[in-house]
Order: sequence, then structure tokens, then C-alpha cells
Amino acid sequence: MSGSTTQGSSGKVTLGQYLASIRTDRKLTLRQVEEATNKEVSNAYLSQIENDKIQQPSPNVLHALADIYGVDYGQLMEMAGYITNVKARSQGQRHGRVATFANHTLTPAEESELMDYLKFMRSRKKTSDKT
Amino acid sequence: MSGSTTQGSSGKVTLGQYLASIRTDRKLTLRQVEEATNKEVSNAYLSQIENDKIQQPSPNVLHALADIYGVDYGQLMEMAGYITNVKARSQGQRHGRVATFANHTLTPAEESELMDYLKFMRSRKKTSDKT
DNA sequence: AGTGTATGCTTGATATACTTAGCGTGCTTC
DNA sequence: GAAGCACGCTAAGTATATCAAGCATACACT
Repeated sequence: MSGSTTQGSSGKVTLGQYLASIRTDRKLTLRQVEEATNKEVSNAYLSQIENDKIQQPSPNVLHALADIYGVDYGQLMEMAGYITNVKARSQGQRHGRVATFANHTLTPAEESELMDYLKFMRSRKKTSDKT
Repeated sequence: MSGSTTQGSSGKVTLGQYLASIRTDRKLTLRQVEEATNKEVSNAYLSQIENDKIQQPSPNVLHALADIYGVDYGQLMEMAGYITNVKARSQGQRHGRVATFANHTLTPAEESELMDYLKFMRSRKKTSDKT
């Protein structure tokens, strides 16, 4: 965590406080940020975020802000209460033969058609279940 | 851009289709998943997600599902329309589609059947789809 | 028959992210 | 003082994710 902002002695820094301190640091107005994000984040909405009226802004909003502020997206996500743990699952057994598909490099069209066919296959199997 | 019209049956694999195929693949019921996620995702809600009634489930919901399915959280985030990484916003990932297949388990029987169908597909339509 | 149970799905209600319009204040410049 | 304008902020509305119940069908058992 960055203790960059003068958060004093009180508890944790909220997302709103953090975002507000960055903006005032950069001497930007709410409307300037609104412009910078191409209206993705309205000044009114940003105000609500900064005053913690919004509990969990959407990731894309956070991304826009992280982008123009030049701060870490993941950190904002975390402060907003999202799980950011992109932990590598132990996906050991899952592959195997399926890798054959990876070799083939399906086009999107092919993939969707295969996907449809897979659904069809499985709906067929419902009647004659079991291996 | 590739024609992103209201495709409905064929076209891109939606998040719902993907999640549904995984669950049926694992032979889990909606309520079993609800239990597995510790009620984080209700069966009713999961049903709506799988039928694409929900446009953008929250990251935490996606995380719960990614967790119990053992699939990549970031991929689900992407399929849900969230910005995941600060990289290539332009085009980049034509993979991750293939990963759709690679990530969840196909039975050997299903795989060979799909392979056959893929051959059939390719022998039939020679439209080179390049995006 | 009937009763029970499990499945996927829908319906209605609530919470909350987000939008749009506008307010109050302070600062210029007339 | 008044007009104009930028600032942060708020109030009211809309959209949508999520919850709580329940419905319909299918299958099992007596």
C-alpha cells in the first residue's frame, strides 16, 4: 500500500478518499476527469465515488480512472472490494487430449459452430446416458 | 469489426453458453453449484446467467464460478465484458477462444466426435474466415 | 392412480450502479 | 451590485444485478 496520501491517523483509506486525493493532487477538476475519460465517468458520478456514496463502482469505471490517473487498476479493484486474485489454478488434469484443439487454431466461426454442435451432442446424449 | 449483430443461436460463444457447457460437462446441477459456491450464486441466478439474461454478472460472482469450475477468472471477466488487463486493447487475443474448448473437459468420445465434425465442417465450407 | 423429490426456469421484489438536470458557492469582470 | 462561469455536489430518475419464492416437468417409489 502507498501511504502517499496524508490520511492521518484514522483508519483505512477508502477508495473514494484515495481517488479524491489523486485528483486534487493532479489539480484536476471533476469535469476535467469526465472529459479525460471521454464521458465514461461523469463528474457527478465521480463526486459520488469520491465521497463514498458508491460502494462498488464497476471495474470498467475503475479502469478508466486508473488509466487516466496512471495508478494500478488492480489496486483500485481491491479497494473497491473486488477479488483480484488471479491465482493460477492447479489445472493439471484438465487438459490432455483437448490440446488437440489448441493445435488446430479454430477460427471464431468454426469455434462457435463447434460449440453449437457440442451442445447438440450433449442434448442428444441426455436420452442415452452413461458411458 | 466482425458483425456483432444480434446473433442468438450461432455466432460467438456467450458467457452463458460457456458456463452452461462447463456445468453440464461436470454433471452438476444448478443447486449443486449454488451449494458449492456457498450460496454466493443462487441456482435461480445461475440459470439466468447461463441463459444470457444477465448481461454482466459481478466479478465476485464470476470469481466464485471460476473457482469451483477451475477455469480462468480473467477469461470469464473478459467474456462478461470487463476490461481485465491493461494490455492490448486493440485486438490481440484470437486465442482464449480456443481456450474456451481447452479449458473445460471434453470426454474422449466427445472430443473425437467434435474432431470429426470439425473435419466435416472444413471440408464443406471453404470460406476463409479471417478476422 | 398418488406422493415425493429433483431438475431447470420464471416471476416479482429489492438494492444499487449510473444518468441527467440542476443547485449553491465562490470568483471574476463589468 | 449584477452577469457569467467554473467548481463540487445533490436529487430524482432509470437500468440492471441479485434475492426469494414458486412453477412445471420429469422421474422415482408405494
